Amino acid sequence: MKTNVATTDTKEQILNTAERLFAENGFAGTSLRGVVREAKVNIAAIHYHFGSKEELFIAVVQRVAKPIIQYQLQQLAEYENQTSSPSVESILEAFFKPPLQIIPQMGEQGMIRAQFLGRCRMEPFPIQELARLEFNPSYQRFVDILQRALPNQTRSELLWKLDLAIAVLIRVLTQIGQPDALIQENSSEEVETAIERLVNFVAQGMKA
Amino acid sequence: MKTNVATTDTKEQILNTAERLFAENGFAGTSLRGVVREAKVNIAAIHYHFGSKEELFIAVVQRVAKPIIQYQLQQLAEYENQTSSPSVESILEAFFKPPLQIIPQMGEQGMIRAQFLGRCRMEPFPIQELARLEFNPSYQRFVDILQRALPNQTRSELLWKLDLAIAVLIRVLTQIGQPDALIQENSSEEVETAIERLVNFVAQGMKA
DNA sequence: AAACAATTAAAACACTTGTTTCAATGGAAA
DNA sequence: TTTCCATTGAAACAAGTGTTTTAATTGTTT
Repeated sequence: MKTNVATTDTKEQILNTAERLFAENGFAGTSLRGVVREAKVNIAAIHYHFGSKEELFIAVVQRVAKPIIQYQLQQLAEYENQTSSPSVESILEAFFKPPLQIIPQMGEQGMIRAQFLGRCRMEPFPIQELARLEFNPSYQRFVDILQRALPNQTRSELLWKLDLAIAVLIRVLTQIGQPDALIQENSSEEVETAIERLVNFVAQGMKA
Repeated sequence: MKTNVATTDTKEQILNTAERLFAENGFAGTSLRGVVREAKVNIAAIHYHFGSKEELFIAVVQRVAKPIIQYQLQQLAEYENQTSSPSVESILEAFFKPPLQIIPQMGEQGMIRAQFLGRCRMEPFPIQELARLEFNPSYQRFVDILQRALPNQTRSELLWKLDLAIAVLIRVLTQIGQPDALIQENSSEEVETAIERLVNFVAQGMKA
């Protein structure tokens, strides 16, 4: 067997470039030849390592989702051990923190990841569904916790409210750096204050 | 000159089909050959009447935006004549009503229009920019009115808050009919109550 | 009826798309 | 050193892309 140094190099080059181009141009607007050109790999490498364009997209989604969901579930685990229900604000903070804090931690690549996260939700079917499946388990857990914090609201009420909360989060992510955006600069400090403002903005409507 | 009955027939057939396919598959995911196939017109008709794929998209955007903006500005005109500033709730209602009320008024085509409105905002650059330019004038006016209603908030604060309010509106539009969505059925009654809930949800965060 | 101009139809153009094929390459195992 | 196999490179495939061209068609006007 060949040493897999080159292998992971090629795979990661493809994943990095694909994440960026998918983020910028969407699934349909991204061509595999564009990916291999900028990743400096052969076109056959994509099908060898991933199988197809769609499977490449799934691989990118999974790589992006993994650390976020892991972080989210870890936050939740702390709450679920407590007998008293946490506040709506702290639940939302646990939900927003992971995707937002990852951005400044990744430096330059962070902006691309933020764009990609937003792009996932905006893809036409059936592409969008691939991402939804990945994030759904974590999503369901948060609905349950919210139900405990807001027992006088119906579940369907909570469902569309959390869905709108995610829409807000996604918008904040995709607008990073744009003029008049909530997050102007990709720094830890600004993201911290943004989380605070975001939680405050959404929590009001959540409780109403 | 040929009688323009057939002409407007062809143009409208193209616009209707393009609106639907753009809504379903996005700009990059929609092919002109798919449009002419379903519209039952010749491929040359698109370039004859519109010039290019991008100009066809712009034509659809303008047709969609026109009645919404007209309705929005009409709502605003009533407020601007008053000396006292209207409440945040009524401003948001004036903003949300036009795009939402159009949906049930259009019947079956309404769902498609809702999808298209959302798709516009989600398109990769530079396509998304074409839609933004169309809606921007109305948007600016609403920021001004909001500034009068909330004088103790900075303008940049209002800018990202209204931007997030639009993100919420867009999500509601694209989710119509989906399970757990705010609007389940495309009826005037349900849209009315949805507007109420939506205004309530956003107004809280807006004032906070 | 003839000339005109707007519209449509069919074909071609040049290029890109995702995918497959198959031979060349090069490090690991025998 | 030779065998082996994962990986890569280059080429080809069949289908689809937006756009242009040219001729036919159509109703209106002279």
